[in-house]
Amino acid sequence: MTENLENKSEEKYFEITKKVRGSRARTGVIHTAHGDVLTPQFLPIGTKGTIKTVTSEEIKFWGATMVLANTYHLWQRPGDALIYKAGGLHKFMNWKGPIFTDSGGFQVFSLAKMRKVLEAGVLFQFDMDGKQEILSPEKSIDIQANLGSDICLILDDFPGFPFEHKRSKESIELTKRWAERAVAEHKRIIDDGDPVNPGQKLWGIVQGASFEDLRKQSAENMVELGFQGFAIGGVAVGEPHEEMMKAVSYAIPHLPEEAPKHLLGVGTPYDIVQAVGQGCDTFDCVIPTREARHGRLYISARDENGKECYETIDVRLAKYAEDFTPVDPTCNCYACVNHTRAYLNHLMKSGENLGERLATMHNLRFYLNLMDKIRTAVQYDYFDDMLRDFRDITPPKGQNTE
RNA sequence: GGGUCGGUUGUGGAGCGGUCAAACACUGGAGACUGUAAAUCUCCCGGCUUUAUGCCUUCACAGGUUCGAAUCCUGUCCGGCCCA
Repeated sequence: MTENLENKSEEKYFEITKKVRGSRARTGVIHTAHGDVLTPQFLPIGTKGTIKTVTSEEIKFWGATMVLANTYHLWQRPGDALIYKAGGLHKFMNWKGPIFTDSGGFQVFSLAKMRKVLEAGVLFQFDMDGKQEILSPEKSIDIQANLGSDICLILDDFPGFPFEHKRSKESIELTKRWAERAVAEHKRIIDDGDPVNPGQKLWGIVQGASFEDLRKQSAENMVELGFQGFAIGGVAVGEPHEEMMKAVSYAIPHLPEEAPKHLLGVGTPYDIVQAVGQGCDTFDCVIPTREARHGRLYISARDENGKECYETIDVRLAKYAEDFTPVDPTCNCYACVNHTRAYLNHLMKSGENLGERLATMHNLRFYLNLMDKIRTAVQYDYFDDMLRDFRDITPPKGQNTE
């Protein structure tokens, strides 16, 4: 590991390996202390230190290179001190590749009913025992340092949809003040502390909803603080696809081209391809894993012109009970190679865990395959076609796809 | 043969004189899900329709008592258990 770090000390943190003419899409490599990440890349979500239902070995085998874990949840249980004792999150969960940690900022949003945003940080009230705790920008960094992730995020604040300029402006200002504190704390730990992962990098987060002036201001705020990577947040909170793309397009031009950019919480396969076209490099989203557990599977498809697209099926539906074909005949995942839709339908209806496992492995395989296709398309100069044609062609509800 | 407890919507199982198409659970059907309070949540599940504070039909079957019965009484049929 040390050797690698020394060998790479000359390399840039992020290298762009190919750019698409006439678009911001590119391929690249992020060098982390736990290996390289080819971009564009999708990060499976392992909030509590596990990609639900599957093992680290399995997702590695299916092609994942970096996973996302969550500060808030691991702070609660089992506690960052325990994970520190275990030697860091990589060892604790036996994931040898890079780990990206969210700061807990999303919980500021999603747990709105049980928290209060203060200048000092976020006051959370836990329903378990009623105790209250403040997650401050510094505390979030401390926890992430104990986890030893390769990329950690500043604690941020953002409102939900519908977007309001006034509220969004307040959130980028608060996020900026929190960011300054986070940067100081991260520097203190890396310089003077005993971090689990000395190579950990702190990324900033751009907020500002879909307001052009706010995205620009927020991006500039973050750039001033000297981050090596940036996340775009505050999207995928219920807004239409177009609003999301506006938010992204307003932020990207004000961030350094040579910096890696992560789009937080996005998204559908369509969202991802479009966002790559806007210059986003990495993504994370619960869709493939959560929807798999709920029976929705992503499968490749062709549109009326034979262009590559995708659709979704809900294997729990009665119409799949006697469908003895693979989930996706073109997919090489374990589920598709070995099992049928009818079997998955049965497992799901029976509440058997294997159904969720097979579905999860399939959807992750679909997403990771998609990222591979995107990188290939960029490399071989046909990403424009993909950007134009790739979309969800799932038939309207109630119609039979057979 | 005697006694006893029961027979309610696919199943289990509430209700025990009116506010009952009938709780609740399961099963079944459909929908949702975007930095995971999510192996979760929502809706439908006797029939009909203009899907509704709507109409019809209903609580093993047949009678009866009551202004009014799934609820009380009598008989019949069918189950469980106990005694012969």
